[in-house]
Amino acid sequence: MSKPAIESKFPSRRQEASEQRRQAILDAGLDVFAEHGFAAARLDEVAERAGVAKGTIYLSFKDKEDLFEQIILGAVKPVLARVDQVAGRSDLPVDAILSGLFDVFRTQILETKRKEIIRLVLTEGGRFPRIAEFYHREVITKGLAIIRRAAQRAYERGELPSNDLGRFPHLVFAPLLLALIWQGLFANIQPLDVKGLLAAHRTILLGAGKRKRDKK
Amino acid sequence: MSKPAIESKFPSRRQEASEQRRQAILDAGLDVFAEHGFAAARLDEVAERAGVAKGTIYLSFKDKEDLFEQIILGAVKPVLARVDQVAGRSDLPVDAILSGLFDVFRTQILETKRKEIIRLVLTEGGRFPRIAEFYHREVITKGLAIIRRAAQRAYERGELPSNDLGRFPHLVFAPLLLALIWQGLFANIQPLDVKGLLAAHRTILLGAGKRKRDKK
Amino acid sequence: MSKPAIESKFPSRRQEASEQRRQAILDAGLDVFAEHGFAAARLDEVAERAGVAKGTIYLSFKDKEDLFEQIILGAVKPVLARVDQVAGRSDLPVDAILSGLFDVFRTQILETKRKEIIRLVLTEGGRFPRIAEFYHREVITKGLAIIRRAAQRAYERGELPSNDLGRFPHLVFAPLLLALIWQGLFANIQPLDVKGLLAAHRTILLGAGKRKRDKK
Amino acid sequence: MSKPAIESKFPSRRQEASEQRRQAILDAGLDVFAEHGFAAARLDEVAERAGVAKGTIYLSFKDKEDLFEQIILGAVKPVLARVDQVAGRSDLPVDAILSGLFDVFRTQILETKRKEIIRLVLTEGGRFPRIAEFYHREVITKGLAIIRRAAQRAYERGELPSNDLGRFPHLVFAPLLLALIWQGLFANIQPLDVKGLLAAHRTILLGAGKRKRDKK
DNA sequence: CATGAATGAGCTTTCATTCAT
DNA sequence: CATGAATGAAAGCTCATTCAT
Repeated sequence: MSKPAIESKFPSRRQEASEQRRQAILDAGLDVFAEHGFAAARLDEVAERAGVAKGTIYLSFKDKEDLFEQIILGAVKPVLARVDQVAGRSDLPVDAILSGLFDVFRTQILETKRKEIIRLVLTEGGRFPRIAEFYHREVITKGLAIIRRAAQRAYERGELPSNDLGRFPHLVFAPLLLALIWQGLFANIQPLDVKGLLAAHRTILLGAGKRKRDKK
Repeated sequence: MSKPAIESKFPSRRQEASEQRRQAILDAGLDVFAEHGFAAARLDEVAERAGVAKGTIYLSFKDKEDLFEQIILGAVKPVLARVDQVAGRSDLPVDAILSGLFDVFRTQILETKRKEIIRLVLTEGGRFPRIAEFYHREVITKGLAIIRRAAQRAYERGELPSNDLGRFPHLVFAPLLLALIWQGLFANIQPLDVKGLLAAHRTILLGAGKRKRDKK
Repeated sequence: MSKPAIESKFPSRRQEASEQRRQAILDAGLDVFAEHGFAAARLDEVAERAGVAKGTIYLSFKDKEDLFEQIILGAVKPVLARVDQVAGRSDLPVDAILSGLFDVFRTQILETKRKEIIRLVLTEGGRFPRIAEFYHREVITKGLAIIRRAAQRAYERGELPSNDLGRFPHLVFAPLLLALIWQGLFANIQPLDVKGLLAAHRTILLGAGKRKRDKK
Repeated sequence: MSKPAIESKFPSRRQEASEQRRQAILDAGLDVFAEHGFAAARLDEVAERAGVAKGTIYLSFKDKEDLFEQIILGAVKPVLARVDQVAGRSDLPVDAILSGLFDVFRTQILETKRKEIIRLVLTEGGRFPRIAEFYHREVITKGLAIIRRAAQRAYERGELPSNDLGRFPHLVFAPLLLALIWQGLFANIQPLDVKGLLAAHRTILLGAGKRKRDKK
């Protein structure tokens, strides 16, 4: 697996085609792994959906496990970019940060194929320490740090009633996780109003309920 | 044929042993399924850990899938009993209810083998509609209803700053779910202070931070 | 297997019951072996149909093969008796002998469960040399000898146009065999008029068509 | 996937080898099924005798049953061709037709591996309705029709003493069946003079015995 | 004796991986 | 490079046989 070291700026048509194949395999692989889980996924199906021969998979990936890890690890990069980007603008009010974060999560993850990546991390991560570690290091830690900083600043500014979020930024993400899992398990039985859920979550986090009650 | 004949109140030693074997298989099965997931779990290993022959499994269970479902569905019953029990005492203050709920979850689930059951529901439920449905109907719905009722009453009593929890009782459970998943994926990398997390969660839900804000 | 040597003239109720069990197993076994063939027959099914426990089979029979052989060999005895009986009256005219033989075959074998025995000899005999040998020695040889003697005498008396049947008494039985097999394979597709077939066969064997030819 | 693209008239070496493997499996399968019967035949043995790996069987055949049916059904085609060919020349005298038929049967079936096919139809056809139906439709019906027509014409020409064969052409085949079965069961105990048997059969069918007797 | 739960060898089938073309 | 036929280890499941009760 892994690509050749030397890469001319003008990749030959051959290299291009090869890279396209690799991508097709990664895409098809995500679908198949998401649908069946790691163990029950068949490389035959991956190859078929990618439009390549089964053997071709082994030109880019050492084995099934390698393919799986590449899919997960590779798919995280774009997410990272976005996370870092959000982190930079952490001088906004918490309310705006949360609002932005939740919107991004909803529209960019929950309503796209990307949610499968996270789902796979959740369902298979236990059996793939490398994936769990990578995910923790590159996504979780960074994400928590951003929230932590924002929460602390907000607390100091009086935007937040307590510093609980500074200590447990996890709490910000918990409902996102719940939404993701709910949609995976119970979407057909009882769909979840994710937007409403996250709005309520924001209200609660901000301790904003008081005003509403006072209105009464 | 057969000889139902006398079925004494005192099960024969034979029946007892048989029931013990069945239990051993269920126990071993939970371990193995939790460790490898449904597809990658080997019945050979289940049999070995249960101390029985492979064929013995098929005396009590139709096939691998049946064993899996029996493990999950069977394990839910005790949880249900507890849930129903808690439901009865919903006249307590929310604070107490939450406190009790979180303690039960932590000590009775998160710190026992039972957490594996839930983990399996999360990771395999997508591929086992029967399990997802059962779990939704018997656990999720009931659990949410209990919280919803309690939250509404609390809101009316002025114990809660808003009725967001009445509309989205899910939010109460989200951090529990997060804790469960965290422990499964990142326990070795960075343990989570679950007790602290849940305490903070409670504080936030109750809008208890307001005093601090009032200080200003 | 095999029964106890000492057998009081007044068998105890216990022995009686035991013998009944043995018979039930033999009967059920015939059904099951006829239905599925030796290899695909399950002793579980035999036990169930016989109304006994699986282990009980092993009290009377060494193993599956032994049970099978006992069924076949045992079932032949009554047939033998009848064959020997017919053999005695070989002074009848061929016509009568054939007529009797065919009727017996049709009513006593083809239209009863006994046909399954022969069918099993045909289908499994190749794999059970003991059965083939026994059957050849006790049934085939005797049957052929009877016909051979009768044919020869008939030929000498001028009842038969040639001594071909004396040399190949098999030819007398061939259509019986065909009928048996036909009914086993094609009964549902196109039933065979066995009676008509055997009547035509008799006519041909006796060279009885000649009159018609003479007419011309 | 797939690449039908260019399919030259000259099959690649690869395709050739593949077809050879398929044939080897069919051949080995016939041997093994003939030897043990369907249920007791082991695909391991088929693979070994065919000189391929076990999995290779599944490239050409869906499962054991499919392999079995392909062997039987496939082997019938050449026989059919021959049967149809004989049917065309039905203007020959019955004597010649019978003579030809019996010779073909003896040399092309009874003395070759082909006899195993028929044997398998007899022994397993009861459990494989598809095979029984196919065989009845493609072989039995056609074979009977040929004989029936020939017999009728012969009867009208005065070559046959009666029209019994026109009504029951089965009688022509019965001794062939008997010979086949005899060889399968008793060949080692008492070989059968098939040539003599069939000659005698022909004599009887033609009612030709008379002349012989008159000679005396 | 009779039972039937328990056993485990054995068989079919699948599928990740290899390699000749 | 790409292919996909071939491989064979591995896994689920069955069922003849045993043996404690």
